[in-house]
Amino acid sequence: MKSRMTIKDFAELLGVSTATVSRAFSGRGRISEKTRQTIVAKAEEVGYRVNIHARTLGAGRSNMVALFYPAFEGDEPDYFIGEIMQGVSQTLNREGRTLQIHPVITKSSDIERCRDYILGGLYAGIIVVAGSQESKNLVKTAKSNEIPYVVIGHMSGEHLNAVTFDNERGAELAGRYFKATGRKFPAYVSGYLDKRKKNGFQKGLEELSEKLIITGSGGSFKHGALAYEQLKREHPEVDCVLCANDVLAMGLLRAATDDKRNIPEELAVIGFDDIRMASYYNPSVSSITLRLFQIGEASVQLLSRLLEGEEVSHPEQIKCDLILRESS
Amino acid sequence: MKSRMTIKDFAELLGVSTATVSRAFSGRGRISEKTRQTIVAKAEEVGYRVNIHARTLGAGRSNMVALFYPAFEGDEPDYFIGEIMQGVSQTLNREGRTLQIHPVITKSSDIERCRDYILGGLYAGIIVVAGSQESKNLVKTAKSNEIPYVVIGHMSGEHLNAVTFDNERGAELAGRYFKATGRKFPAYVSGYLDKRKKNGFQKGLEELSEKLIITGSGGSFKHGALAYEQLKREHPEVDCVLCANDVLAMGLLRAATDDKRNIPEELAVIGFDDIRMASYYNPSVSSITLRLFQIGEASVQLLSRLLEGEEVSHPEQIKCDLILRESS
DNA sequence: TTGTAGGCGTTATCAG
DNA sequence: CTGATAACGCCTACAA
Repeated sequence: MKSRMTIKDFAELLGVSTATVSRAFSGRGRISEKTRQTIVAKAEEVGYRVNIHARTLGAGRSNMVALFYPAFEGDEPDYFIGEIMQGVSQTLNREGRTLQIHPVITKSSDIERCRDYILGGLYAGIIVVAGSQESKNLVKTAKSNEIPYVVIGHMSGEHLNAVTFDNERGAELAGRYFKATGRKFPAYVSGYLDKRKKNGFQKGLEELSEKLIITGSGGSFKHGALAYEQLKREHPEVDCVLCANDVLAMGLLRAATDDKRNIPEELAVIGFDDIRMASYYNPSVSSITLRLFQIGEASVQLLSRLLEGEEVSHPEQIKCDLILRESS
Repeated sequence: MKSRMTIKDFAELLGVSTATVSRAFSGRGRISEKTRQTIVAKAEEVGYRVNIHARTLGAGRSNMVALFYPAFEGDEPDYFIGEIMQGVSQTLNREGRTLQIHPVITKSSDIERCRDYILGGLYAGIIVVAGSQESKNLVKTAKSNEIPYVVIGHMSGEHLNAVTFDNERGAELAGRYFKATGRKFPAYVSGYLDKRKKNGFQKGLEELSEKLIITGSGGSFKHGALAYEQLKREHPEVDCVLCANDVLAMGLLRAATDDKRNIPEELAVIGFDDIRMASYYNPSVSSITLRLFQIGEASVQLLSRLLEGEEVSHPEQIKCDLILRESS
């Protein structure tokens, strides 16, 4: 990188002090509108820019925010995170802050690096998506060092500064719907561990839950197709399925339609998360909407309040709803 | 944030100089393995971490990398970028380099801030996805300030440090395939402006291109469905379609299957990009694969070479291929 | 191998 | 409203 002009050079060039230049850009301290404009204009002309690292060091505060999320193995794109990220990113931009995304792979080397950054003062605050031991550790790190943080999802002990969604109730809606529409033999295809969904589903199914079949061993499209094959083989009577996520539901639907099953007459399927693709799929996938974009948005807003020193007394609950489409 | 221990406090605590502590963490300068281990262990114990901003300022070099990409209006998730980002992210992690992803939306309102960051010395280097005037401006900024950069895609004047894919040839493959399989009435559904695809398609179609219908006004699922309706109304003879991206193809396919059209007998459809969902869709979508993940990977590797001062003499070309699936 | 001390580019305090 | 100047926390010649 070409060595750039510093505040000192620039101030000399203008014949003012560095303090004045600083005021012109920081928006802090008193400065006459006229000199400010002169300075800004001249900066534009000669190409002076404030050095971010020096500014952060001098001011003692950063304006970057990081998003940490658990990444699973495999090359399947993470649609869930992708849509949350969109909400986070757009909201942050609106607020004039800068986002850094950190997928936290489940390797200890990665998490140490994340810690280095968090504790190294890189961020004003962090947003952590719950779901792994690593997420939990990151939050613990933030908390014990009094770094503002927001949790997305459920994490034990994090009841306040969190953006949550009621998975359990969402799944319950699915159960109730299956029961109300006269289904008799329900199944649940789990993704990665999440007891809440299963519990809610059982609650909604009421007495039907006695016959609930539980299967599943992963969260991908392929796992969905496998689940269909297994159900067909071992429990052909199953007539309705709740899947732990939408991609899983698509995989299952795909296998079922290939098998000439009538959807939803013979088999009703509901997914989870309501990613955008759920509405595009063929058949379109009924789903429990988590309003992922809104979750991202809310987490940034919550963090902003924290950053401004506000006390937050209760979590932000995003409402779950059952969106009915062709698959059920 | 709790005010944290500085190198000075920590050095005093250990009874060594700050220089020694610095050496223990930076990996630069000579230091006995024994004292290094002692220092690292003690740091772990008392919770000392290097301040990132101070380090960067002192060392005069950053180790962050930013990924800039053009964002279009609307809340449609960007699958194209999402998959590239995955490649970028995983490669950065794998390299064990302390690099970070920094997705920034490049709308003109945001572009000044991007500039502030780039010129503010925040990054060691940047990766810019081509596709908008803003991307071009960002690259110009980087270039004129000698900041290492890599371009993903085609950008006029950027022939060297770029990771490119041959859109034109990819589209040509689609054209050739349609011709070879006896199609007679081709159509092209464009997304956002990209002449290269259309040109390649025409080349592959040979004499069929005289009858080529061109339509399209956007890149979303909805636009794909609209395109189908329009084609049906105005050019019912069309029997094969190339879409500028996969989501567009899905929208078109969805409208066509709802309309009881036999796919691919009556209408063959090929998409572009080969996002993961293309293989999941029903029917699965034939597509020109750009190997998005690999593009992300390659861009990081190229940037790494640049950062190490290596001269790069030619762009990294990622091969396009036609992946045949059910839709054609 | 380790210590000393000046410098990195801003911000913020305190006078003027 | 503006100017001097001491932090900010770390890196790195240069010395020892």
